[in-house]
This record gives sequence, structure tokens and C-alpha cells, in this order.
Amino acid sequence: MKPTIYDVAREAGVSIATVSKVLNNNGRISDKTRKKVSSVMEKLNYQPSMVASALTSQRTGTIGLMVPDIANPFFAEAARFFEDYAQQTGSDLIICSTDRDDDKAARYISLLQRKRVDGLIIASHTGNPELVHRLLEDKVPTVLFSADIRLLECNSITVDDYKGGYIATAYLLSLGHRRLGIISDNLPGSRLREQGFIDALKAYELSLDHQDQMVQTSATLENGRKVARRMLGQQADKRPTAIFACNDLLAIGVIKEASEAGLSVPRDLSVIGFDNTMLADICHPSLSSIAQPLRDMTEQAMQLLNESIDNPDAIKRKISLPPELIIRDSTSKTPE
Amino acid sequence: MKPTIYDVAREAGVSIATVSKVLNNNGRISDKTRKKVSSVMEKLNYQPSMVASALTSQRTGTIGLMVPDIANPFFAEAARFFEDYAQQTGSDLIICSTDRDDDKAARYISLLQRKRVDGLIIASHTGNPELVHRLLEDKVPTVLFSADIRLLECNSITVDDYKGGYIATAYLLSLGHRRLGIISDNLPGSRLREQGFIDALKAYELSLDHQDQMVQTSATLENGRKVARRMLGQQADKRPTAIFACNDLLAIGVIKEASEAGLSVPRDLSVIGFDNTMLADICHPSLSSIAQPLRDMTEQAMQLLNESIDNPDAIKRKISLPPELIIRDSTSKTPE
DNA sequence: ATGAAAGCGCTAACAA
DNA sequence: TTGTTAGCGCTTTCAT
Repeated sequence: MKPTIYDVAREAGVSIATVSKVLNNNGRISDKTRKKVSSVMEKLNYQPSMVASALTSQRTGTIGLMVPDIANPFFAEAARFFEDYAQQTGSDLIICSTDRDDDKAARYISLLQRKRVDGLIIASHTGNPELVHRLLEDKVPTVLFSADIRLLECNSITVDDYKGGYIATAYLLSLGHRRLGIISDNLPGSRLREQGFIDALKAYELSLDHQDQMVQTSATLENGRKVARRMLGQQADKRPTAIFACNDLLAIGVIKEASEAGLSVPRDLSVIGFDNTMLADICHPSLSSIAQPLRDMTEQAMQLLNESIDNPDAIKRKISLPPELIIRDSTSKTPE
Repeated sequence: MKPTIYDVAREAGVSIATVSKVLNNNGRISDKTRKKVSSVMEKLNYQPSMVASALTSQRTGTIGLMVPDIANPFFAEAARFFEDYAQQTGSDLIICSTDRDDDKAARYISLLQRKRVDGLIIASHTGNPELVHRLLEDKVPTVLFSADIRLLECNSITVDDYKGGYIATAYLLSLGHRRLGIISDNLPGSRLREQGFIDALKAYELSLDHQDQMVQTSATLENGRKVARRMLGQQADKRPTAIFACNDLLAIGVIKEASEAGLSVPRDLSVIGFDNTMLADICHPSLSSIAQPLRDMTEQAMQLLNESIDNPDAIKRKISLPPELIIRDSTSKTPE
């Protein structure tokens, strides 16, 4: 069996309280006994049980990270940052993919609570605010990430979606484009991106002529293609010369479809995405995109979470960080 | 405070043993008390502490997954499968990114042991077999994933790397290519892929003329570009007409570099990758690749791990699964 | 500076 | 069928 604190104590000829003290480096311990105990620990290859210490200290040192799908590059990249920040405080991450399924999310939340995680980061928008509401009632330290529930008094970190939509659009307009299309998904953040899009058009005294210039779909490459097919199927003087897709996957779908339809990106069509995932670099032409400041966002989120863990009654904050325009090869000026 | 088993027992007018029994659905309990207890649990919103039960049962229900980097799509995709299989047994995953750094890996292993995870999946090749060796000595249920340490008697799941290298190469040869290049990384599996490459050449009575046709580098897009630059910089009748890259990222680097150098893929150069990550679909032209059967591999790995958890002395097995050739648009016949 | 002892919230063997 | 009780391996007062 694994050695316990008792084994160490016996072998070192001290009490378990003493061992605990050198372990946690608190209380006053003479240098001599500290050395003695330490050497015994070494010798026995003692690995203190965090499950036992969690039982007494009420801290597990693990935090739960809920994402829609860890195989999605945006969330995988975010998870990596979270992991790194967690590690700094000696914590680790349990990762849960919800597939944006409320039942699955509920089951995972329940599991994480039974595991007594110190806190929760919810990067998976669930359609159901009730889930988060219950967490708040139970005073479970929680922060929403890259998604917010505005009517709920909860911690959240988001990119400024409205501004992101605005600058993406303003950029396309500045390149001379006047017929724009937007493809968004069905998440709350995307409503804001759409609003930014519309307001940017207004600033140029433009507006959307017809439905087909603004469509919502769930975020897959295939859906990007489908929508593009429809948008680009219009006659040449009606179809958009630039498309703003609310995430990179959709944008790449557009690029692929355009290429296959014989349109050259960016010569015949400019495309801009959102999220600036590693995919933006990989597709061809490389994708201009609106970057979420992931590193800062995760850092702020962890900070908020840690504060919330230290003081569950701390006032809740909603923090929004600025997006950044990343220009690559999928956008260019209009011909004339 | 959160309600405990005592609260439930008191409220239901029974002993904690009874509560425990209805909780775990064992022992004989009358229907009446079961109902009573259940309703009290419901009413109090009782969430049994898994840390307490872990302390007694010696099972935490969590398994550790060590990967080089969870932001790497190959491992993110694998993690997703692992998560799904873990969920079936009510477990969850702690994910650790090692960056292939032995110290970091060692620290994570230590952390996971202190957390008393039920088992470890190591998908992160560490240069140091000693780490795994120690786990084996401590009888920590462990399985190596997509990497093996051949001299160590340990569980492992791998794709048949040799065969993968062979069929990739045989495929290129069947297309008429005779001047081939290979770019591999510095992992053990890649040695096998190289061997498969060489043996396939032999079967056509070909061999490598010179060093430049076979280079090793670490697996990044940028490195793929660098190597491609060198390979393709040779005069036209010397440079390879097809390149086998030992993973998708390198392959995509090659494609990007070739395009920029004015070569058309696949007309002027065929490229094939390895791993068949989602990136293969996203790049342009889409990438032919050797698929690792991730779903099967993860399933087998979880099965091996579970057996190993149930019986730490179970005999160790090394399982190798067949790769599959996935043809997309980055490969084609030679002109003549 | 060190130790005794009382929990933390469960499980499981044994009694009743 | 139900309850008593002794752990599981720690932390933390409170004595000494």
C-alpha cells in the first residue's frame, strides 16, 4: 500500500501533526525535525493524498471547465491557457464537453459538484439560464467565459462582440465593399456581432436589402458552404463582394465553396472570420479574422474565479475585452 | 453548508448506513424507506461528496490524460473520444499538457498520483522511459497511447506506424512518383514510419539518393515550410514530385510553401500527411492523409485501462491497430 | 516546538 | 431490513 502520514510519522518518530506541519510548511517546526521528516518522506516516496486533505480542507484544487466540444480548436486553445493558469496555483482542470446539450450540461454540473471542484468555468453557452442560476444560488464559484447571460448577476468574461462585428464590417467597407453578407450562428454573442455589423453599415448609410444577406446557422464548415452557395448563387451584380462570418469555421466553409464555384478569394470575394483560431492560418488563402484576446480573457477569468473561490459572496463582475482585427489574405480592396 | 449524509439520515429518520445503501443501490432496503430517503435527498438537494467516498472506496472516478498539448487538434480529438468513453463509466478526465517536457511531465504525474486518479493515459511521449517505469513499479494503472516504449512491459495502443509509412509511400509510388521526399519528426513512431517508407521504396527497387530527401524536424507548420523550401529549392529534375510528411501539420506547411513558390499541388507536387486530423479537411487543397483509427484506439485504450484498474497485476498488452489511407485532393498521378 | 484528539463525509463489516 | 461502528488519510485546534 501507499505510505500514509502515519507511516511517515512512525518512521520519523514524530506525530502526524508534525508531519502535516512540515508538509504544509506551517506551524513552528525545528529545523532538525523538519529535515528528519523530509528525509523520511523522500525515503518512503510519500505522496500525500489530496483526497484526504480535500476532505478536511474543503479544497480539491481542481476546477471544472465546461466547453461545447474540446475538439473545437477555439475551446482547445482556451483550455490550454486555462490549464496553464491553473497550474500556477497548483490546480488542475476537469474538462467537460457538453455539445451544447442542456441535459448533458446538467449532468456534468452535477458530477462536478459531487466531485467538489473549487469552481466552474462555463465556456459552453447553454440555452438554459436556469442551470447557472442554480449554481449561483448554491454559491458555487462560477465564471461564464466567452458567453454571458445578461440578465443574470454572474461573473463573465467576453470579448466585445458588438465591437468585433463593427470593426470587421468597417474594415470591409473601408476596402470599398458595398454589398456585404453576414453569416452568424445561434449564440447570444452573435446577436451582438450582427448588431455591430448593422450599425457599421448605417455609418455608411447602407442597409441590408434582403434576407439573404443575413443568415443564421450552426457553426460548421458544411453549413458555411451551404449558406455561401446560396449567397453566391445570385447574379453577379447582386451577390455580396464580401462576407463576414461569425466564426472561422463558417468563414472557411465560405472560402471553400467560393473556390469551388470558380470565384477567387479575395479577388472576387473577400471573407473575414471571427475567433482567429489556428485554422485561420491553415486554410488557403489564410483567413482575416477578428481575434478574441484569449490569453487575456483566460487570465481574467481565472482571476475572477479565484477571487470568487476566496470569497463566494464577492460582487459579480462582467468584463468585456476588446477584439482585434487580424488581416491576412482573404480580404482585399474591390477592383475599381 | 452543503447537506451531508447525516442531514439526510436525520431528516429521513434512518441511519447513515441506510442512506448509503439507497445511494449506492446495494444491500436490502424496503421499498418504503428507499422512497422516503430518496425524497429527502431530493428535498435537500443532497449531492454526495465523491471526495469522501473516494477516501473510503479508494476510487476517485477520475483518470489522468497526459498529452503534449491539448491545443493540438490530434490530441484534442483524442481527448474528446476519451472523455466520451470515460463518461460511460461515470468517470472524468484531468487533462495535462506536458509540452513534451520531462520535468513538466514528472510534475504532472506526481500531481495526478497525489490526486489518486484511478489510472493514467499517457499520450505524450516523454523522452524518459524512467517516468513510466516508476509508474509500473507503483502499479499505477497506465496505458501508453499513440506511442510505445518497446523495451518496457507496459500497456500500449498504437497505430501500426510502419504500415502507415508503407501504404502512404506505396500509394505515392502507385501514382507514378519516383522521386519522393519524407519529412518526419523526432518521435519513436516516426522511426517506424520512415522504415515503412524505405521498405516501400525498396519494393520498387528505389532508394534514397541523398540526405535531403529525408529530414527530421519537430512538428510545426513553420518547420514544414522550412524543410519544403529546401527540398523544393533543388533543380526541377532533382526535386521530389511527392512528399510524405509524418503528420498533417508538417504536410500543410509543405503545401503552403509549395503554393507560394508557384508550384501547384497536386499538379506539380503531391503531398500526403499522417493523422488525418480535421486540418486535413480545412487546408487547400484538402490533404490526403494516413488516418489513425482514433475512435477504436481510444476505445481499446480505455478498455485496457479499466482492466488494469480492476486488476493492477493483469498482464500487459501492446495493441497495434491498422492505419487507413484517406485520399483527398493533395495527391495525383504524375503527368506523363 | 510537538502531540493528542476531534473531525471531514463517506463505505462496509458486523450486529441486531 | 436496519443500525452501530470502525476506519479512509488528512487538518487543525488546543494542550503540553
